[in-house]
Formats: sequence, structure tokens, C-alpha cells
Amino acid sequence: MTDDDKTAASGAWRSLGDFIRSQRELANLSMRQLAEIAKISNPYLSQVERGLYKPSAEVLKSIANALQISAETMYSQAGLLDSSTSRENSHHGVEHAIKIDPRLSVDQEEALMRIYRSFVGGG
Amino acid sequence: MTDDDKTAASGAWRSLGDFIRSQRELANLSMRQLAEIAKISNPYLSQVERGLYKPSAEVLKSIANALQISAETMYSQAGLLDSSTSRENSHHGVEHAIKIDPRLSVDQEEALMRIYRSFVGGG
DNA sequence: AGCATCTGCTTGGTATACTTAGCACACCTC
DNA sequence: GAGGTGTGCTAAGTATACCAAGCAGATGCT
Repeated sequence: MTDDDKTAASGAWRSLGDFIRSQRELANLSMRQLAEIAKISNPYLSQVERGLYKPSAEVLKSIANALQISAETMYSQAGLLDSSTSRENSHHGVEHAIKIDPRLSVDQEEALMRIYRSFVGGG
Repeated sequence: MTDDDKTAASGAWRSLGDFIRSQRELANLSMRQLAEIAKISNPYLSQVERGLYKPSAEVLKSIANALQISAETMYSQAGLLDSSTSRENSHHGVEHAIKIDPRLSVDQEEALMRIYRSFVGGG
């Protein structure tokens, strides 16, 4: 151990690294194995686990997938999801559902949104 | 100039850009305004909207926040959340959300439902 | 006309995410 | 002992996300 690891790791990302490492060890995978599955390099995985880098969302998803945990769990661990977003459907329900519906084109989304908002009074 | 934009934009990210742009215009924000709120540069926002770059999750979250939409919505649009998590929302999501929205009258419900179904092809 | 002030976009540079090659230590097998 | 294979980590480079400065067209005002 080089005496002061804390120098580079900034809080949230460090704990994300700890989380990944613990999940990896829980799955009995070596860094090289996990890196292979997640299609990233093992040195990079090393840095990520030690909190030296902030992995992109794509990498995060890939790691989550390799560890067989949900991407959502990963993101909330990374502090990228505002924890209680999808729970309260009562309020933003319709707008949210419209936005994430993959079958709607952008134009259709906008149209529906306008109509809905005109119905509920824009607020 | 505009004849071959397709050279750089690769599918998923391009549609994400379209999504952001439509949401921005829906909110009546200029690029500079949104960029200011989201704390990114306006040229970068321009590139993102045109699908030239794949924004990091942090930027994505920041933009979502600025547009007052949930980070989850953003990620699912970016294809970063395995649809398994948000799927139950998206499939019956719109219809269900419309039905349980207390602010909609019965007539309004039916109108929205008709429009939605015409968009998605009747199910 | 001319100047101001929007709009989105291009250019060129910096910061950082990510990779390829290789080090150092531990545990084997010969 | 020397070689082989496993572990995680370091160093140096490449790719790309991101930013600051500035351009070109549209609108408006005097």
C-alpha cells in the first residue's frame, strides 16, 4: 500500500469502486476475468475500483451486466440516479410514460405532450 | 453541408440527440440557455443534439435535470438502462398512466387514448 | 443604411476516459 | 534453484469528451 490512497479518490466514485470490487469478489472473478467479460482493459478496471477514474455510463452498464446486477443499481450507486425518480407515478405519470415510450416518434411525443398539458392546465 | 450528417451519427446516440432537442424546444429554451443551466458549453450541446458525441452519464443527468425530466427517462432514451427495468412502465405505461391520472376528465382520457393508439398502431 | 443581439454552428485546443505493454509479487511444478 | 501461471498495479500512449473563442445568418431597433 502506498501510504495515502485518498489523495486521488473523490468520495462518490471511490465508494462506487468499492462497490464494484466487492461485487466482483462476491462473484469470484479476477480483474482480468471481469474485464474480459465487460470488454474493458484490466488496468482500467483496476483504476476504476480504486476510484481514480469516473467510468462512463456505457462502461458502467457493461460492468453491471458482467456482474449480473441491474444497470439501475449501478447508476444509483454511482449517484447518477436521483434515487426516487420512478416511484411517484401519480404526478408525472403520463408525461414520463410518453417520454420513454419507444414506439412514439419525437413528433408524436411532442403532439401528445402538448395535448396532455393543455388538458391538465400546463402545470 | 447538411446533405450528409449521417457520416458521424450512429443510431442510438443520434436519436438521443433528437430527443434532447425536442425536449429543449418543448421547454422553449435556446441552446445557450439550456447549456447554461446544465453547466455545459453551448457548442458541446450542439454536437450532442446532432449525435456527434456520446455524452457522459453525468452530463446526461445534468441535462435531464435542466430539462426537468427524470434522469431515468434520459438514460432509457440513451439506451443505457436495460429496458428490463423500465419496460413495465413503457409498455402499458402511457395507457395506464392516462387512466389513473385524476386530472383528466373521461372525455379527455378517451381523446388522449385515441390519439396515442393511432400513433402506436392500435396495439 | 448600421449596430446590437439573438440564433445555431465550426474550429482548435485541453482534460480525461480508456488501452497496450510491462513490472512486481505470490503460488506452483519441475 | 529456474521456469510457468496467477494475482493486482504502473507507465505511457491514443481516443474522445468537453470547453473557449469566434463565425455566419436572422431579427430588431434607431
